Amino acid sequence: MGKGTLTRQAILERATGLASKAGLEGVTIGALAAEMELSKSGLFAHFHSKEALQLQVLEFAAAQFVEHVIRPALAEPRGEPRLRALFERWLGWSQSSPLPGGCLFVQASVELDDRPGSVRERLVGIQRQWLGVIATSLQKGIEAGAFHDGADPEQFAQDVYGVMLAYHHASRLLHDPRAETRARRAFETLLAAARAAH
Amino acid sequence: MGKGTLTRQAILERATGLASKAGLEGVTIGALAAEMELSKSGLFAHFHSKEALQLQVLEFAAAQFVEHVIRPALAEPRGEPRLRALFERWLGWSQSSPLPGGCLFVQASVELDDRPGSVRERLVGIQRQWLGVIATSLQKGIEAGAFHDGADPEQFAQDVYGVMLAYHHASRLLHDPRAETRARRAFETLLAAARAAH
DNA sequence: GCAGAAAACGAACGTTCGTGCTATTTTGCT
DNA sequence: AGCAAAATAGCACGAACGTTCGTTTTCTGC
Repeated sequence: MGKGTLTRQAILERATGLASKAGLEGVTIGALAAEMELSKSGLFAHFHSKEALQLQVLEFAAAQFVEHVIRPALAEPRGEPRLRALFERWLGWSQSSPLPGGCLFVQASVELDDRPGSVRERLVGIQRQWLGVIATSLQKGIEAGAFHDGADPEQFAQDVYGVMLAYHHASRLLHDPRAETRARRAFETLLAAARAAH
Repeated sequence: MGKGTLTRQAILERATGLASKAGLEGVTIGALAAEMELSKSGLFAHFHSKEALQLQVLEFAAAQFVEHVIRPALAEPRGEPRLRALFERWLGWSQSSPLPGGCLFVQASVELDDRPGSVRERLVGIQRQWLGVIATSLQKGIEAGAFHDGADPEQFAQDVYGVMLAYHHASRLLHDPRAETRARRAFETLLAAARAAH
């Protein structure tokens, strides 16, 4: 790996943290260059536009998410263990130190929800994939007999996302110390509702 | 009402819509002035800083929310009718035409969750109040015997907020046409879980 | 309808934004 | 060690940002 690729990777890592606090638009070339102790133009040369930088930040974060949340959780056995692993790792992700401002995707989702363009489109793709992973995980559990037939995977996915977003809101904005406990309880209730009668 | 107060009110109305799309930081003096067909300085004179403008936008939106969501819902009888009214009007609020970018408070919550200052503090107050209204409404329902004793008002409030946020995400970002139906179903499930065994 | 007050304007300020250039330095290879 | 290529720096640009100022227009009360 050449030096160029190396610096670019380091920039993206820093940019991801910055974006979690200030949003993708808040990842300003000047601020990022100052943090990296690089000149504005030197940093800018790595990407060729701000839009490209934003796209790469999104790509970087998505790869991290797959690495730290999805992949290890998919190693768990189907049914409740896998769903619990997804949820727990998701919680951990949004609290992880490289994301001082909370989950980058939450920030980006609100920021881009009515700002058309390639960045928004990529984010939509990522989010759809993630919701798909949740829904599929439930579906596989249904097929394995762990959850009852009436359980609706897409409803479940949206519901779990809601639990996460409410946690994010109560925790990051309101600083409510009970937010995490409530999030876990809400998730357990969702699981229980899907559980097959034995 | 003097002319000054009148224009300021008109500005705040427009600013609220703008903020729902671009966030409170995105309510730029220049853009707002252009929309109002006013000079930058003429508009600026009404408020004396951008921070004051943001605070007044928040105040204006909160008053609207009380007027269109909370007050009419509290006129409904305690128990399920009141909670349903709160939820339905909340849904309507985030789709209402003066908020082309969705719920202003959702946007502001994510934007300000790690930006200290008076604007953030005011938002926290507003959000706590709103969660309090939801929790209290369930509590009154418990006391009236409509919900069972084990129901946790604060858990319920966070859960309902989650339903709303997930709806916002699925609807505004993903343009999922089933988002609203799922939100209603999720809310009904929450209600059912709290309902007293007859 | 006139005087005084209130409201709106136009121009300018210092910064910061993203983005081009053209040097200069640093790297990697032979 | 030397040389081409890659990486970084320096500087400038036009635009937009919030804010200030002095002037001009528009209201309002007598």
